[in-house]
Amino acid sequence: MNKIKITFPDGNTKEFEQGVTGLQIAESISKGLAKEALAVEVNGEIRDLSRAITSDSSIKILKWADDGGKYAYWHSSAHLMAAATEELFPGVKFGIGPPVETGYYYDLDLGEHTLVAEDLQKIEDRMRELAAKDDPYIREEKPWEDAVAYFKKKGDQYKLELLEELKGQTISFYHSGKFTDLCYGPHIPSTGRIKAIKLLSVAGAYWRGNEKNKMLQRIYGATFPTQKELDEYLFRLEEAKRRDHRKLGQELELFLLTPKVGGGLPLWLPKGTIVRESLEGFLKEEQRKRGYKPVVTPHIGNINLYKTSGHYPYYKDSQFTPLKVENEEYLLKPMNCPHHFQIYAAKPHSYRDLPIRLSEFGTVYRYEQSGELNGLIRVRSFTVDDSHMFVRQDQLKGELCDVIDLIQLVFSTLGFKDFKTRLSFRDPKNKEKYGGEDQMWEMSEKDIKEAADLMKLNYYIAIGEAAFYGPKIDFMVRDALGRTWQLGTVQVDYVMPQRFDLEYTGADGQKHRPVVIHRAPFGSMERFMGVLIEHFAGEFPLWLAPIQAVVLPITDVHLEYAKQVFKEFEASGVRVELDDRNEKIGYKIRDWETKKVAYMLVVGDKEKENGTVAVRQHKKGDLGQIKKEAFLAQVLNTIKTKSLTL
RNA sequence: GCUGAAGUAGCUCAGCGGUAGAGCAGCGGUUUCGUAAACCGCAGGUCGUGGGUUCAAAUCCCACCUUCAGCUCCA
Repeated sequence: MNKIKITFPDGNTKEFEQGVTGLQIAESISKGLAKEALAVEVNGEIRDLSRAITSDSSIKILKWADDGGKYAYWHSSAHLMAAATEELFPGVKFGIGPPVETGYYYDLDLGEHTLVAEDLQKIEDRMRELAAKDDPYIREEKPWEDAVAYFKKKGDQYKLELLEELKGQTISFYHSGKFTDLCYGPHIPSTGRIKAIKLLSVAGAYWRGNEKNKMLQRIYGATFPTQKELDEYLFRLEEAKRRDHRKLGQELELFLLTPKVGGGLPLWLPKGTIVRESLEGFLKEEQRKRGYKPVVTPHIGNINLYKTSGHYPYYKDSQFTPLKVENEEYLLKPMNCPHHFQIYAAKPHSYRDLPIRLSEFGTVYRYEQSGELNGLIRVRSFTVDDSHMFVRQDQLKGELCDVIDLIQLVFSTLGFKDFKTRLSFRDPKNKEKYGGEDQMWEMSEKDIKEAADLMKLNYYIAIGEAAFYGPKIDFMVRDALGRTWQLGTVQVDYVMPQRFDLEYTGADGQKHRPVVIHRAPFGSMERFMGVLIEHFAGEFPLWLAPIQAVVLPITDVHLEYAKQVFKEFEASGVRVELDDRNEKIGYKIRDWETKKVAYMLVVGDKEKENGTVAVRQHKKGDLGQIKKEAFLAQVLNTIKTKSLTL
């Protein structure tokens, strides 16, 4: 028997018989490891522990703690769920059933039957029974024709459709108990590893993600090796709901969404407006320092603007119906750029004037499908912290870097660390979706990539995510429920300057075309606020907090001193309130604590006598007496420095 | 837009064929109090909208609207 060399993650190597399995290797290391092992990574590919390794390889035994281990675990869980479903609903047809970030799903065609909560419970119970049997997951390879014959007999058109794309290849199947599925794998050793099971939800999902196809029923599930981990996961889900910006927005009176105004048309309440305007003020000041020129433009514009820009033909479906006025048609503006281009085009420009950076918090209107609306995160009316920068080709990269720097400043000021940077390029296979010449695209994608490298962005490239007029750098963040959203964006545009015939006169006396950078650090004030509320769980840093401090007199006797403290803070620009209600101090504290107010200044006899305030900090409690002037100075400093901590 | 679930007082929710309920919030009074809920009282609802079944509908049926989850879409 030949020997092969196995290299472990720590660099150590060891010889094994050719055909050794991952499980045997794990067993040779320790019993504990073999018991915990779920799959094995062989030269970067995740495989079943039971598959033979036939040549020299680098391997890593995957446990629950490894992403690859979870992947296999949830993949196998999807099979377990399918197995349980097939026993309860004979004749069910299966779409796809992959693992996802936390858990797995399977798409099912149950014919006329619609799954209800009781069905999920039954499936879940059956999954537990099947898991208890501890059936091994067994891989089997078949010729393509045999695979087709199998599913023809079973009458599963979905699997047959999938097989069409694998024509001529050897097809792998996995068996567990009585259940058999077409599957690449890999899988964990046996169903018994799946200990804690919870089916979360059922929802519709189009077959192959195409809305023209039949809608299947998708069951989402979670499984874990221990009940404790499942409980923790479910607890985290509940916690996330507490952070939900829609809930906090209502509780903290930040904004209002009412069908009386319309879906996706948020109303900003006084407290929410303070937060929003604080963000705007911050960015306006940074932009002023960087040579941006503020402009203001109307909310509608002649439709010809958008025909020129190309928005109208490309995005007709996501715009509100045009308004007819005196034989002209107007559009609620879906973007600010055409307006800004008119400002640029209104007078001739010299190469010396460039770059010109026009900026506006411009509100735009987009028709989003009703099912897409989501709190502040997906709306029909939103304000873009927009800027259009008209630059010479030789200035482009430098400007891109400056913009990235500004976005990084915005994100770091707010403590956003968990974001991803995406370079959104066009899909060369789908050119009709985009405007402009190939050469422009190649140039701008190169510029974007070089700027991203220069600024040391940790990015990934997404093909097909570009705007129709150019590639983008998008800054992606997650909401409380783990969904990813695009916030800030930087876009390079060679297309629209051409469409609008924008020019400047160069040093050579000739006309030249500027390049436009579209950029928005927040992206949309609405979406950003939504994410921000969840990011801080409603506990804003002091500079953003709608109420920064509240003065709480113990009794009426202390009201006069309380007023004095209140007025001193107010005069210094602190957003302070005075709670002169006839209530016990405990009641007031509870009340303001639930409103997540940072500082409560309790004043009674002692404070009045000493010229102090008894500071109570949100979630932390009594900090004791502090001289009122000293505390005011501290508060002002915390605000001024935009500190993330109190 | 599609599939499913849900809409009862400002908020959280109970009631699920027999004249609309609670707690909190609000208002009036009593209480003047030291770090997360004092006490008494008052007021508040075309039970999402419209239609139907029934002697009788918040409750059963149908349609629509809105919200939520997922899908699709997202300049």
